[in-house]
Amino acid sequence: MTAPSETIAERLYRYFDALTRAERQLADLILENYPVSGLGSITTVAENAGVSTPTVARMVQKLGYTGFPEFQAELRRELEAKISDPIAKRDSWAEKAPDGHILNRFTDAVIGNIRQSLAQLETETFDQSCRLLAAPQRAVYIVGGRITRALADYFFLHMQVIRSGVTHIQSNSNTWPHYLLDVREGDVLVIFDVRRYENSTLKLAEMGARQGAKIILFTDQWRSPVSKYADHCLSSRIIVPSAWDSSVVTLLFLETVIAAVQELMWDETRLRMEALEDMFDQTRMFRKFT
Amino acid sequence: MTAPSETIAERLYRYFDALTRAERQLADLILENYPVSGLGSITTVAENAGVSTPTVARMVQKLGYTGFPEFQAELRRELEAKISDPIAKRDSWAEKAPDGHILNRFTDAVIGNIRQSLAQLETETFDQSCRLLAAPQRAVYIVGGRITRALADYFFLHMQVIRSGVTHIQSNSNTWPHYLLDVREGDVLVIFDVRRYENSTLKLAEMGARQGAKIILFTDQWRSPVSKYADHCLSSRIIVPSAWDSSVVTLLFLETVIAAVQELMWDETRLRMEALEDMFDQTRMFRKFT
DNA sequence: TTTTTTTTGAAGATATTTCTTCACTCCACA
DNA sequence: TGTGGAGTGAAGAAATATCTTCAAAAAAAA
Repeated sequence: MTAPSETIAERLYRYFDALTRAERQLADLILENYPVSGLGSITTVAENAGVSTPTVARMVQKLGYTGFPEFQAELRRELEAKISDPIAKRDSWAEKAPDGHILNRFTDAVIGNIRQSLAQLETETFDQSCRLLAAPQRAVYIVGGRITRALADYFFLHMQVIRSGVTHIQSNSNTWPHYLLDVREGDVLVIFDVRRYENSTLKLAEMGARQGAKIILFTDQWRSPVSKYADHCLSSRIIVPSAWDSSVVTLLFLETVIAAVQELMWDETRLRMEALEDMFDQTRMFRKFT
Repeated sequence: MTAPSETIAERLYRYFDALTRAERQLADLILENYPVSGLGSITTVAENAGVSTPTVARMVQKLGYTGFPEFQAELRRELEAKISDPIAKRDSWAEKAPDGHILNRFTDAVIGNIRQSLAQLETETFDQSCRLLAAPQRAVYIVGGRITRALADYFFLHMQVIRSGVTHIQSNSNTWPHYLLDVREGDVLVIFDVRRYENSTLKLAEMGARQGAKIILFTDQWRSPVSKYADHCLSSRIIVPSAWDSSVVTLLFLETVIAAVQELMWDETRLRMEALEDMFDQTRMFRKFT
């Protein structure tokens, strides 16, 4: 009848490639809050996923069930097993990996980093940084270091779409002075500097500060020396079980800033965003409405 | 309408004395494997409890619901709350920020993404990817897309230190064919492709596969079409309350891969890292302490 | 571009579930 | 041993859910 060893979630992933766009959208919903979101009536499930009931019926048949009721019965059986399992363990992230696996250890550390970094962050620091970045009359300069250049680049890519007047000062460039010529009082300098802190970055911060630039610094928990020039400093914990430091929390901050600035600038950004929407439309992954 | 603070279980206990014999029998069943046993059709529930359907209908009305469907909907809501991850449901991450602040909403979403992405990841996929990347005789080629180029760059920066034979194929380059000339059977092609998926990336994957390259794909939950050529596919959830998608989970995977490969290759890597430290010392590029 | 194939949801047909009615059973009490 | 009220479930009515069909829309191919 049904393979007892394979969960519906696994089956969904296995068949994912064979599913159509609407069906993937549905599969996504079911997996998102698994398995509860699959428990309503076929109508409810379809509505929540934004697809039609025939799509639901078709998909469960593709998955090998004779119909929606059978599919749902299987879902309930799974749920029952999951609920009644005394060792319902949430202590490991990758459930399929052994306990001491690097995936679990690493993720543990990252979650801890996120929690601690956020607990320390002052909301005002964050909000004010966003406001600075959302001021259209202020030019924005972004600069990273050896490793952080990837983060700087990521930030630049997004800000460039959101607003005008954004410049990425390439880290290896010896043309810094040229860029700095253009920096005016009140412009915003976004600096990335984590250990090991770079001398050239410090110099740049100093010069920028002297020109009257507002400095927003993304750094680690020990804070780069740049912080003495910085108006706002967002520091992230970066320790993980690795020979390298983690940039996950910094990226999280970065993305949150992007989301917030986007929202603040919505009026000015709308046209730019509509162009972006068009681009998303081209993915044809999602229907435009509902 | 329904008291949100009281669970159905509590309500059952509270009304228990007012219930008749058949109704108690039913209540017992529902409480026995709560709340899953209440999720079938009214007929199923009645049968399992050994009572008739009218008994079920009468009891839920005694409990204050307009009918069985409403009762069941409430049961599902409870279940949802119970199932969803307690860690993800932390009240607030940035404790100093108000509840609905973007910092908290964003972080909630990211934690959820991490949890779900890891739950779905097969350990074998991860381990085998790491082993491929840690094989010194295999050259490694890394390629990103419009947004993911920053991630590709980040990965490249680290892998370059860890081992030799690593190449970053710049995404905007029209020299792809040149790089592909060098790709030999068994080499590793690391591809980043999240929505919107890029045609050029797909082409590259196809060509690489034809040359016999092993393909490791970092993609999103919907999986880039590249996945049909990929030997290993690491997919991350990327949805956040933002006009943009999140790369946090992908970065987490990336860093974990880096940590694992580093460990696997430690013998070869140690010398490289020491040499690198020496070079940095000589250039005085970094501040020596703190 | 145009043509062909695939995918999709509206609408209706069918099946199932849910609810209501009502006759029967059970039990307390006279 | 009767009597009445509460409890119960069989059976059918009403409401929903599920499935199927088919034409339009979208994607892929030519």
